[in-house]
Order: sequence, then structure tokens, then C-alpha cells
Amino acid sequence: MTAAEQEYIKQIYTGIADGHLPMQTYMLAELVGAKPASATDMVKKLTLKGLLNYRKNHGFSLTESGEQVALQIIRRHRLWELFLTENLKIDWKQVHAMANELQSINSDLLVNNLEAYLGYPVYDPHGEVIPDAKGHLPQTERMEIYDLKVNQGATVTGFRDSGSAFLAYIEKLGLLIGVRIQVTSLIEYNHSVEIAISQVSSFIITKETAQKIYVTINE
Amino acid sequence: MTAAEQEYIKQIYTGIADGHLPMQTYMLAELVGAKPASATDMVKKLTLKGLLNYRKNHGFSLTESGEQVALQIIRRHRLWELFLTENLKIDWKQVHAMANELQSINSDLLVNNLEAYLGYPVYDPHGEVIPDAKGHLPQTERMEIYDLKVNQGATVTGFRDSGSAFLAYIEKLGLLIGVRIQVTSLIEYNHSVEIAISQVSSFIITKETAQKIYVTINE
DNA sequence: TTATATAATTAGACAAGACTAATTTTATAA
DNA sequence: TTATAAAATTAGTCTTGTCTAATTATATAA
Repeated sequence: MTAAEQEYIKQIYTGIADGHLPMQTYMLAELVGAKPASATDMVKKLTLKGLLNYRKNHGFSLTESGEQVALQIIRRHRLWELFLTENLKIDWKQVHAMANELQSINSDLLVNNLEAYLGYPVYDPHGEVIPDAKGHLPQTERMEIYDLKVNQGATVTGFRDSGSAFLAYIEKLGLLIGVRIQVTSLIEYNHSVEIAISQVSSFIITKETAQKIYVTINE
Repeated sequence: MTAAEQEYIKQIYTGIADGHLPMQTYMLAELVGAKPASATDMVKKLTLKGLLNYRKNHGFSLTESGEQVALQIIRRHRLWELFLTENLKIDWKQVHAMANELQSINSDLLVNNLEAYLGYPVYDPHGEVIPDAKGHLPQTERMEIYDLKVNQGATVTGFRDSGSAFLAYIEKLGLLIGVRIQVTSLIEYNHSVEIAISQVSSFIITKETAQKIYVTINE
């Protein structure tokens, strides 16, 4: 598989995981940074390879084997992201782009040894779970900040958006992985959420942001 | 620069370093694993970019800036090779192909942090010197086994050929980096060389092989 | 039900990098 | 000096992945 095909498959997987089922052409094009016409071409090609279910003009989804392929690419991407931050000390906001190039190196030996070297990690630096060599995702029960009730306390465990602008905003707010937060109020008007970081700060985030931050409820 | 352009530039550099000056089309084609017609196309393109000196039908060499580019690619290649063997414990005979993919990721941040992580190494796993961030090569005085005189003792410090078949042969003979050898006789007939590994073994290698193994004379 | 905005697709073009087949150059040997 | 083998180049084709512009489908609102 070419690097481009792999990137498309990966974006289809994450798009669907974010609730866009079936996936649509214009959305895929946006995710990979191309025009819809290019996405249509690639969707046709991936369909011929048996990786997508595609109904012309009605979107597409991954087949069983397409999903397995996607999980392998995501595995590589997340392992490299972790290596870049943990070992090479590269800023977590910058590793996504580099990992996008590294993910295309499709060698089981390389990836499995990298995984062992990193100590069989479960989470990447953005809090996303890393599929194992068989494509199995570790189960974690977590929700979005947006799902929390007022006064409910939780711990930040990950983010749905790996773009550097979003991550810079998160960093500025101090909402890093492991930080404990509490919802202090819900704004009825536009569904924004006010949250507090224990004794440190308190601020309002939009609904969209609250849906992009994963948390686990404190015991 | 595309990955293909980078691979061509790297091969031109190493070809010239092995004494092929000027470099010729058929040789470059062989080094990159393509047909001569493809090499001609690429040579024209690289010439337009100011990286090669090219006289039609008379070969080519690197310009000043072409050499700087080549050293950066070689730097990346060798740093990755070292990472793959040292850290990921991948067999040294297999790392060349993987490093060929990794070398195309052209990020100073990535490469410089990788270099720091590896502890600013001087040699890659095949004994080749690693250029620094400015493209300077550490000076080492070393020669080929073929240059040694009878009874002269020396230590293996590297290899000119990174192909897995050659490296497997080297491994079989026990001529790994750091091993002390002695030339026991020179075969006049075909310029083969008989060498001994102290008390361990003794065998004959061809002239070609003797020219591919670097040694440093023992003090 | 019809008009319309949005999304999707098609057709055709282009750049990169590779190939084959044919031709031209160069160097060498007779 | 001429014939010839080896090397290099050219011309034309193919695949991948992208694009623009034009056309067609779909869903929604009047």
C-alpha cells in the first residue's frame, strides 16, 4: 500500500470513530487536505481493493479488512508519536506531522521492536489508545467533558484533535493529561461548559472543545 | 526534495567516494536499482536544480551544494541505522533498507534530537562515519585490508558495502567491527589475501572483498 | 412538487518517476 | 581509419496522486 492510500484509510477510520458514519467525500477530502475530486478517486481505488463499502453518492465505510489495515496504520502512527515525545523530547504539538511520515513504513519487525522498546505502551501522548500487533484496541471507559454533570470531578485522559493549534490551546488552558477538573456550571445559552482546575483556575470552553477532551470520572 | 531525488543524490555521493569520478549513468542506475534511462532523467532534473555538474555523455559529479545536500541525507541514513541496531535491536544486515525509508524525513528538529538521543555518535553500525549537523565528516585515518602488508596487524573498523548478502558473509567469517586480524599471505595469482583472526581462524578473501573492509593499523 | 444549495462525480490535464524500444555517442580494436 | 561494442540518450508510455471545470445527484425549503 502506498503512503497516500494509508493516510486515507487512517482518516476514514478516525472520521468514523468520531461519529461520521457513513463517511462522506467532502469530509474525507478535508481530513486528508485534498479536494473532493481526489477523495472520490481514492475511494474508488480503495473500494476495488476490498477495503471500503461504497455506494456512489451515499458515502462509504470500512470493510472488515479495511478496518484491520486502519488499525495497523494507527498503531504505527501512535507508537511513533510516543517515541518522538518520550524519547526524542519533541514537543507534543509537533509530533503529529512527523508521525504521519513515519507511519507509512510498513514493517512488522520495525513496529513490533519499537513497541517493545517503548515498553508496550497503552496510550500515545495525546491520550489515544494504541492497538496491539493483532489490531486489538485496549478497552478504556472514558467520556467527553461535555458528558459530565455539574460538580462532577474527572481527570483528563486524552484529546480527539491532534492539530497543533488545538493542542497549543489545551496547553495554554493547562488541561494536560492527568489534570483533575470539575464542571462548575453549564451555560444554557450556547452549551458552553465552565470548568475548574482545583484551586488553580477556572474558565469556560465551548461545546465543541468540551467534546474533544476525554476524561475519566474520579472514583 | 522528493525521496527519490534524495536517494539518487546519496548514491552519487557514495559512488564518487568509492572512487568513481566522474559518476556514470549506468553505475548510478545500478546503485539506485533502476534502468539507465531513468537515471538520465533524474540527472537532468538534479542538474537543473544546481546539485550536479553534468556533461552530456560524459558523466557527472556533485556541485558544492549537491555535496552538502548529500551529507545531510547520509547523516540521516546513518543515524537511523544506528538507532535501529542499537536501540531497537534489529539485525545490522536488515537496517539498511529501513534506513532508506527513514532518511527521507527531512526535519532538522527530528534528526538533531535523534543524534542527541544517540549520544552524538561518530560511527554507524557498519563503521561509516556520521556527518554532523553542519555536514562535516569526522576525520579518521583508515585503510582497506587490501592495502595491508604481510604480517601487518590491524583492527576491523568498517565496511564499504551495506548490502545484506555482503554483511552476512562478513558475519560468517567473523570479521566484525573491533576484531583484530593479521595478513598472513598475499596470493600473487589473483591478488586474494589470506588473513587470520588471532588463534581463531584463517581464510582467504578475494581482492574485491579485501577492498571493502576498512581497518586501522594496530599501534 | 418544484427550485435550489450542497455534495459528489466525471472528464481531462499535469508532475513525478519509472519503464521499453529505438537511436546516437563514445571509445576501442582491427 | 573504420567497425563495433558499450554506454547514454531520446521518445513515448504507464501509474499514482493531484488538480480544475463541468456536470449530475441528493436533500431541503418554499
